[in-house]
Amino acid sequence: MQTPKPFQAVRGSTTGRPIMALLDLLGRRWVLRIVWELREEALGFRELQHRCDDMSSSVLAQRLNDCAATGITEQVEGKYSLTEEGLLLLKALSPLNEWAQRWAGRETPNSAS
Amino acid sequence: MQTPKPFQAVRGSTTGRPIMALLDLLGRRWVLRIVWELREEALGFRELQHRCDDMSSSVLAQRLNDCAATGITEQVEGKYSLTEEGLLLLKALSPLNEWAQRWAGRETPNSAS
DNA sequence: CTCTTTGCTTCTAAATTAGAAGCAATTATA
DNA sequence: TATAATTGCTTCTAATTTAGAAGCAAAGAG
Repeated sequence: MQTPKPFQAVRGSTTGRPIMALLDLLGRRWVLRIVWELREEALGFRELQHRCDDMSSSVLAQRLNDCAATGITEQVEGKYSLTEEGLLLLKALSPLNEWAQRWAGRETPNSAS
Repeated sequence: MQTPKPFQAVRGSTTGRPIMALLDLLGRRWVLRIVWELREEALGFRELQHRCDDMSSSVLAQRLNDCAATGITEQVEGKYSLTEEGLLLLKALSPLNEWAQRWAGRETPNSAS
């Protein structure tokens, strides 16, 4: 599977608009989660895999390639971490967390029987 | 495929943290795109499909179910549109668009031969 | 009334993701 | 220093998702 890049056609869009490339990348399973799990500290492969509920190692390897190719993660002393770019993406993602909290607030955990 | 909800286990996470449910939902192909395409106006099924580069109708139907079940889209007079909740999600997503622009700015469209 | 268009559903093929297994290269541990 | 983990992947196969074609009932247009 090809890694999406701005100004190129991506899965589901031939226009090359950067947002489309991003939507393609983020729409791949685990990408959002990986960025999220790297939010506080750099992690090794196996540790990262663990934090992502033991996701499949084959897919993790692929996703780390995608993320590296698009410049949002990098390896520092063997560990995976967010790049400057990746940190900015994380920041751009933070309103999502707030949204999720509010969204969750619509009903309490055990409101339904 | 089950629709993710806060306070429930979702694909890839058993903790029930709302953000996980959201990451699961948004990590499904086309969900981000659908929200994006509904940003300005309500659209009918076939029109929406068109805006999403003629994505598969079977998948569109599934995704619209997911989105409706989580309360981010609804049907108004036959057309699909974002709910209040969905509009807030869209707003939460907007930093992503800015990020994508910047990200794209790293290299100009035809900088590579 | 016909003729389109629309909103899906169903079915099969293609692509993606999951999961087990394994292995070479570190990194403990004894 | 010899031995036993642990780590960072890769490869292979099975399961799940997504794609795409086909079609059909209902609504709208002419």
